[in-house]
Amino acid sequence: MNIRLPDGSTKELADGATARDLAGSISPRLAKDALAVEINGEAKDLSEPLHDNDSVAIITFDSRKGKALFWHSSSHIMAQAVQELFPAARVAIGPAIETGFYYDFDIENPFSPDDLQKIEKKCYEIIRNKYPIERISLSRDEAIAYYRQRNETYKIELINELEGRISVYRQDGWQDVCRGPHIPNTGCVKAIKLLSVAGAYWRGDEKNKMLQRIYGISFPKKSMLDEYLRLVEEAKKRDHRKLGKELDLFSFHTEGAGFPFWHPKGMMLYNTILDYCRAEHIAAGYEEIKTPILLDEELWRKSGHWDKYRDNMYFTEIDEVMHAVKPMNCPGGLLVYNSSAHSYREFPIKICEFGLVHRHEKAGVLHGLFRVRNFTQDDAHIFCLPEQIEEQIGEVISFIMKIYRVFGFDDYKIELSTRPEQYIGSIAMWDKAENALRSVLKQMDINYQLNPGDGAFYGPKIDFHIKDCLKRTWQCGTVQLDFSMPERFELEYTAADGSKQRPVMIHRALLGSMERFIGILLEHCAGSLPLWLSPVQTAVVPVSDRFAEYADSVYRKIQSAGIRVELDDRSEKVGYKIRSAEVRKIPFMVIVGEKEEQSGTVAVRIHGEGDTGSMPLDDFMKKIKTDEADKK
RNA sequence: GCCGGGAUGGCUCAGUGGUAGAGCAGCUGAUUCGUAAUCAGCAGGUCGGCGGUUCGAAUCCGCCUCUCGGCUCCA
Repeated sequence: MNIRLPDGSTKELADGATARDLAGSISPRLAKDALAVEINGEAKDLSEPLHDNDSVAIITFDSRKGKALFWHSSSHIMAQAVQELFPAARVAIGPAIETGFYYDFDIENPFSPDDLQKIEKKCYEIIRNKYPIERISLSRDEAIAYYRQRNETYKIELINELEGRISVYRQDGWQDVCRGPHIPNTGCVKAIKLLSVAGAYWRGDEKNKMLQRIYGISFPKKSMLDEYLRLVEEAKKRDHRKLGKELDLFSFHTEGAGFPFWHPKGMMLYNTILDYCRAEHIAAGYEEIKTPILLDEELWRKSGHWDKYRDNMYFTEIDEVMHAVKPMNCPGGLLVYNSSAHSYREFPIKICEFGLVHRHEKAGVLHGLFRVRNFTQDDAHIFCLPEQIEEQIGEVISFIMKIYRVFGFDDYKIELSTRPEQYIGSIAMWDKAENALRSVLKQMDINYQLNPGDGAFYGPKIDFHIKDCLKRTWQCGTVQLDFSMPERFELEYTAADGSKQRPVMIHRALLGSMERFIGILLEHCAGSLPLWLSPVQTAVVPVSDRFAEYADSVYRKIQSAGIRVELDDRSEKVGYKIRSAEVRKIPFMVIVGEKEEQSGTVAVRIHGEGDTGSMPLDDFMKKIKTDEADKK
């Protein structure tokens, strides 16, 4: 028979040959690396017999599919190990995830780190024995009987949702319900590491029982595990919480969980970003406002926030009237709009506010600057005519992309979120709004992912998600269309014919939360901020105390040029002071000694690069000012 | 909020029932040095908080706070 390969060639094989035979006939290497196959687009086991004219692709660990099935098989190995060591543990589900796998168990006592080690050891035993992994097809009754006998209630629940015959995969007498395919034997896994234990609700539902989840990772080569663990270490070094402490940018305190304290250097960074954003907004035709943090609860009832989000809001009483701490800026912005009469000639009205909002996040979800209880949004509200919607949204999308580029973020994804279950306004309004957003994205030729039901309660939205170094994505920019707030707050304008009409409102943020954005930025650049954002841009380092006077004059000149500079006049060796500036990730150092003093120059050292030679002080300052203006 | 780990000087961490430790940072002195750590000395902690067990608790137990990893949530 003839088999078609992905490169377009064909391979002749004897009748009855399996996918494994095909891999072997191509190369011994492939025979070794093959994990499964794709036959006519369908993933199958290597033992699958082939038929004449089949299109076949061998799946190895190198592909996404290969990794997924490899990790899924690894989760089976781990589950077997767990059940051998803890026979009372019942198995739930154990899928592959983006990197690695997990398996959920229902067990009386949660696993300890010691247990994890024991389980890992058992995994290696299973791996060493190279047990073949076989697919077995059972009738539903057989499958249910098997699991009933073992009291595996979660499996029975899963089987009850499946149709037709049930396939199970068996290794060394242990089996699990699974569609497959799986690796041919447990020996394909050469390295496995169990990473952590965590509680997880059955089927992800808070109302269900909490199970014990073990996360793990595995590879077909030991060296790949070492490399993975090295990367994890690298990522830990980039953790913005660690960097925030090391660079003395911000801190958190018991006295206010989730409320960041900004230190002088952090504030410098914060304000540099804020100043830049403010200038860009003004240049883009926005006007800035500031609205109060505490407002009458009545306002929040009117806006609909109280109904939906009161559990996440803070309240306080003022003169016997309940007030809420603002969780969003829009109601304040609406009051400003309504403080005067508007004409259609004014549109679009673009009002921005760097608004400090407070949200009561649940205790367990706080996470450095990524998830805090108070933060500043680079918020804005655009009031416009219905026919200006698409143009305005397009403008905002371009604005967001421009700003991200300046901060060095090229990796982000865009999502369109539509009407959620809890919503305000009419379905007709929602349809209109969703169509407007779709149309803009199409016009701008933007790839996006659709998130049905994920919109804000007052309107659909387009979100920008930035990817950080741990490959987590964080929602930053957002553009939300809103026909509801204008209705609720009875916004009006006078149309050309003198009639009163209702404007459309667009809510939008570019960076989203300043705090979260700074966290992402820190991880992105591993703490080595570009010159224009660095809290300290230059350190002046005299070679010894003998040059203290010259160093001081250099320091003063640089400082009066408006460059953020520090003088390290400690009686230490140059090497010590250089190291000290390097670990603080200061982008430029100027080293001054006898030569420099005599020639009025400075020796310039660049962070991470080293000595770059001497130049006149004026040239150095000019370079810094140019780089800063270029946002380098 | 739920499950599990953790909390010891400014930072990183050692210390399993018997008088609180190290390195770094800080301070003092010496050194005056050419591109990632000079030497010596000093000072600094109610061992997260409260309660309990014990002759005796950083250590064992309970509750609380914060924190870490997840789950759920994230307008």
